Amino acid sequence: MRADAVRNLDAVLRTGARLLAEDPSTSIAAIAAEAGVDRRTVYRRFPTKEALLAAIFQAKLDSSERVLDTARLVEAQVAVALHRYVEDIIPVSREWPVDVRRMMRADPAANARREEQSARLDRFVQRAADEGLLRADVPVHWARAMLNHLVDTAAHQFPLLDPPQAADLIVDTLLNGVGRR
Amino acid sequence: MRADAVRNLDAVLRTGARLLAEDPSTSIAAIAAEAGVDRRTVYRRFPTKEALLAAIFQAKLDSSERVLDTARLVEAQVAVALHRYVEDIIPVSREWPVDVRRMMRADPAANARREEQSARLDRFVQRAADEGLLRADVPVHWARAMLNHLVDTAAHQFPLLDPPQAADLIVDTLLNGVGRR
DNA sequence: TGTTAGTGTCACACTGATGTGACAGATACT
DNA sequence: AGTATCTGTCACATCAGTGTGACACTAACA
Repeated sequence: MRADAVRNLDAVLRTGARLLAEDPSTSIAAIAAEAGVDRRTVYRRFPTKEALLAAIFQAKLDSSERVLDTARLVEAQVAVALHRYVEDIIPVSREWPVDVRRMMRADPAANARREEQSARLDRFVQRAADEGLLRADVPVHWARAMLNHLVDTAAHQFPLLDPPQAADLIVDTLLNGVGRR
Repeated sequence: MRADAVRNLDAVLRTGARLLAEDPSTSIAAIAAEAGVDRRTVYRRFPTKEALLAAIFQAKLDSSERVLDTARLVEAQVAVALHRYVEDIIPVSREWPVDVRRMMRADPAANARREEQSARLDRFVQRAADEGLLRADVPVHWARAMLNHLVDTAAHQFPLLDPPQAADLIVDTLLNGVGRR
């Protein structure tokens, strides 16, 4: 593949992720225009809109899978893995702001992959509970959901927070809350 | 207005909120069909799709405004007001699952109203911080975002949790986190 | 029971988005 | 510089959703 083609492809995917996150009904024409590319160029690479969406989802899934691997959720010490995961997943969430739950209906194949990644995190949080990092009187799924949302919040509502700061804040408030003790 | 008309109108608004929450690009025809009503009936009540969306947003805003009033965020004791607000806002979030941020682009008027309600909560959380309920080393906006997301999580990802239970869990984990101390 | 308000349905015009064909022109790589 | 690759553009067919008109029909309310 030629170098400019790679550039364009990349621009289309990222621009698509951004615009579709703002408005899921964004047209291909709008994405192409924003990416500085003709509409026809997008259609050459992706036969249908579904295919474009699928490619965007795959790109996000590729990034987050790398993060899950690097964090060593199974082998590493729980606190360390947690901090590392959070710190690394924030840039991914920022680069690919597209809503993951949306792919559920749009692309069953990608959704299966997403669920598998989600299950890895489930197991990690379960392990954190087993090893006594988490309170026993709170559902594990609740802690899991909280982790997800704290990451999303830091990534998108606090764009000025750099990943290490964000990770500190997230882990701290996840474990200790925001109340004065 | 005739009684059956009221029923139909109500069904359209609720069905619309539900379907649009799942898929923001749901057509009027789909909403009408799901509500057991002809497409033409919807158009008689709402001249345009925008108008239907606006009505749905207004319905949600009406409900949540009542909750904000009842919670007495300014006068009541902070802990009491917090618990009451959370307990009452959960059913509202469940009945009107439509995404509030989406109305930002769709309906500027409704958005202004939403921001005003949001500001009331901002002030309440600020007051909670001032009165020492919240840690001083965490941004107030962070606590605010956390509150929002915990409510959403309890409302939609834990549909079996009844409002009082949910309120206990939310307030507890908001203030104390999910970590063993 | 009669009147009125409200609904369902066939039909139609219009708009915007999707997807395709063909071809000339530009750009990257050797 | 030459070649294969990639892109922009005019044009077109298609489809789904929006919004409207007219008319017969049904259900609520007095």
